[in-house]
This record gives sequence, C-alpha cells and structure tokens, in this order.
Amino acid sequence: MDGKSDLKNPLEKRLGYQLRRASVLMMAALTDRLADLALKPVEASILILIQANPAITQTEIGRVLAIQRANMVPLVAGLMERKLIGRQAADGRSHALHLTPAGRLLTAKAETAMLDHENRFFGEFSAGDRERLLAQLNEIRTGKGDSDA
Amino acid sequence: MDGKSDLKNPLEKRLGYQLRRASVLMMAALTDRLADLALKPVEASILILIQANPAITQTEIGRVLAIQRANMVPLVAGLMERKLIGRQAADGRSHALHLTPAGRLLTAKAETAMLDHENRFFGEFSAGDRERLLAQLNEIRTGKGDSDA
DNA sequence: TATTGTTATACTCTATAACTATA
DNA sequence: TATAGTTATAGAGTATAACAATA
Repeated sequence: MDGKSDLKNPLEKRLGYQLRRASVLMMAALTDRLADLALKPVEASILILIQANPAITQTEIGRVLAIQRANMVPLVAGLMERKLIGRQAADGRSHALHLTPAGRLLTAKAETAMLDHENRFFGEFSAGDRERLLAQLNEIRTGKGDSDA
Repeated sequence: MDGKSDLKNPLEKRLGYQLRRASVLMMAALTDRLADLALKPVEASILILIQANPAITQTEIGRVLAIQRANMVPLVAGLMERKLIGRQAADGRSHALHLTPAGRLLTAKAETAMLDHENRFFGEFSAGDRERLLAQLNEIRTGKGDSDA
C-alpha cells in the first residue's frame, strides 16, 4: 500500500544520517509548535537559559548554546523589544539578563510546548529507553567530539 | 578540573536539543573528514544514492534526501563538471544518472570515510546499542513525524 | 592584553515562484 | 494537466573581521 518507489537508500543504515534526519524533523515540528507563541526554538532556548541562570550575560548564553556573540545581538534585542527580558549593567561592559513577568509567563508556556513536543515523538518510548537515548546522545557530544580544539 | 562556569542548562535533559547538538557536531566532523575528498556530505550522499540506484534521476534523489528540485541543479552540475557522474536521457525530460569510473572510485573512498567517521563517534557503543539507536532514530522519522501532510 | 557588546558583511543552505519542454 | 529540469531570487542561519568601551 505504498508503491512510492523501489529506491534503495543505504544511508538509512548510517547513524549520522538518521541522526540528522531525525533532528531536522524534530526541529521543524518544534518550530511549528512554538510559532503559536511567536517564538523560534533558539529564542525559547534563550528564555529557558535565562530562567535557569539569573543574571547570565548574552555572551555566556552564546557559549552554552554555541551561538556567536555577534549573532546573539539581534536575538537579545528582539526579546528586549518584546519586553520578555530586561538587562542591568553587571560591570561596565556586560549586562545581567533577567526575565520580565511577561517573559516568565511565556517561558512557562514554551516549556510546556517543548514537553508536549517531546512526548509527541517519544511517547511510545519507555522511560528507560528515553534515558538511554538521552545518555547516548550526550555521549556523542562529550565523547569523541572534543578533538576539534 | 573544569572551572568553566556554574551555568545550568536544563535543555540538556531535552531529547530534541541533544539530538540537534549531536547532529550538528557529527555533521561538522563529517564535513571535515570529507573535505580531503573535496566532497560535501550532501555530495557524498548523492554519489552513494546513485551507486545504489543506477539510472536514478535527480528529482528522485531530491525526494529521497529531502532536497528541493531547484537545489539539486547546482549539486548535479558540480558532480557532472568534475566528471564524477554522467547522465543519459531517460525520456525527453528526465535524465538517468550514473557514476563514472572516477565517481565510483571516489564514492568508495567516501563510504570508507563515512564508516571511519561513524566508528569515531560510536566506536565505544556495542553492536546492540548501535542497532537500537538506529532503530530508535528511524522510529522518530517514520512514527509521529508524518502528521505534516 | 583580554573581554563584552556591537556593526557590517559574506557565505551557505533552504524555500518559492515561474518558465520550458516534455509526458 | 502533471512532471523534470531549470533560472532567479529571497530568506534563514551562521561565520569572520573590526571597532569602542571596559576589565
């Protein structure tokens, strides 16, 4: 009941390929899900990071999320303009970021959306499978990936 | 022995986030690895797909790899110019693609590079863990992800 | 000298619309 | 009417270089 084609795709056996395809699919779904809140995934991530780390600076956020300083500027400016976050001078050159009340509210909604989103994709997975998958993905990041320094 | 910071990252508990970070890291590593062959990951994927499916057309490749028809044009043109692939008229509007001898040689090298690359990241994983991870990633793609039609 | 925030800029990847020639 | 290949183009996302102010 498919009949779409008889094409072979040897890449389906490649972990890196499947990793990327799954990631792209989930990112697209999350983008749709967060569009209701007028947030992009990266913006939601920034809000969550500020919530977890009061007085974090935008350069620090960039370091955690692997975003260049230069590219943080319009992101922070956008959240400031929407009055979701505020800044206070930390020292003369850096600014401590915090969530506004509106930002706290929206961050809570974003977190709910992200959990729903995750359950949509992993709802059939057992808790053990989720934990193992999470640990394995984390291993990829923290394991052999450190040889690019 | 780290001292890098005391920042919390709640996103590390999110499967979608870890999936993306792992994917980006592996893609960057693969890009480096294939640079020796003057191939981008997408070009290597196209070569492998042509090898596995003689007489495939570029639109079909795009369908398999989720690449727009329009974006296939410069990719195929580049591989043609390097004489890694050739084309023959299939019907009046489509062309059957095939690997040239040079293309076959380079594709073999690319496959070796991709296997090495995969072992670099998953070498510590047991065969069972690899299989399970592959199956889980495939489930993400073929499971709940089909509701965007 | 190093770091923060910033501007400007370029490059890649991806998406859309429209055209042609074929089916 | 639908499809393959193509062109042109626009929009993200990401990267680098340079600068001013501050540490």
